[in-house]
Amino acid sequence: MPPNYVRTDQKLGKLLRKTFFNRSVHEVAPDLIGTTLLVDGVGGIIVEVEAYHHTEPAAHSYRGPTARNAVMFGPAGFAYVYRSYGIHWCVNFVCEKAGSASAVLIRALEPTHGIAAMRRRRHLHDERSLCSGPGKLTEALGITHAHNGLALDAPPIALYARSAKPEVVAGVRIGLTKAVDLPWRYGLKGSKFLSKPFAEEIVAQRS
DNA sequence: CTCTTGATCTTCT
DNA sequence: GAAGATCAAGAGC
Repeated sequence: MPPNYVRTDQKLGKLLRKTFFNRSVHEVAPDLIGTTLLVDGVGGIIVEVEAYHHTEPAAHSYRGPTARNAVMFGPAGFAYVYRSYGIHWCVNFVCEKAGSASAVLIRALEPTHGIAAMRRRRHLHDERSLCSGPGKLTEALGITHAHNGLALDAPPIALYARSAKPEVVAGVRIGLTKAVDLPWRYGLKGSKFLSKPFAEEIVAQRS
């Protein structure tokens, strides 16, 4: 049994299997809010995601397969990791049947496991900033190109079901210049660990 | 608090 | 040659 994989932490639910992802990306994306993602035992609760589908121009798969996006065109339940702006890594979970080329970008986590390791990797102390963005959370969890194509239900990756259905809010996706009006960003309502607040929650923001 | 900019890899024009 | 599913630091208010 690999170290850090099976844990006795009572907060963790059942491991999600690949079949969880074998349905519409628009069902999977909000259902990921509240699940727990760990890589080698380090990670936290997913609080923000975005859905991408090959039929809209903001998706990497829109113009067909390339060396970079090949994993997106494969079966559901695998990690698609790409280089962002030449510097960062971003991780997606591939959904739907092979060839659909749809995926969910993981944008923010609430840190719960291995916080000391995350602080070392991020050179930061503030918990709210450890995983509050797609490039931040990959650095905190140690995700790189080496994780591209890995299964989501086998070490070093583990994804745990949520215990209760959370309140999920939606909005437009962040940082795009194409398909900017599609409301395919989902977040945990009221979370302090988002990359940016949702419009519905502006009144809830504090100092 | 907001706005601007540099860093620097992959893909596309 | 330009743009991009980003981030952090610095300037200005």
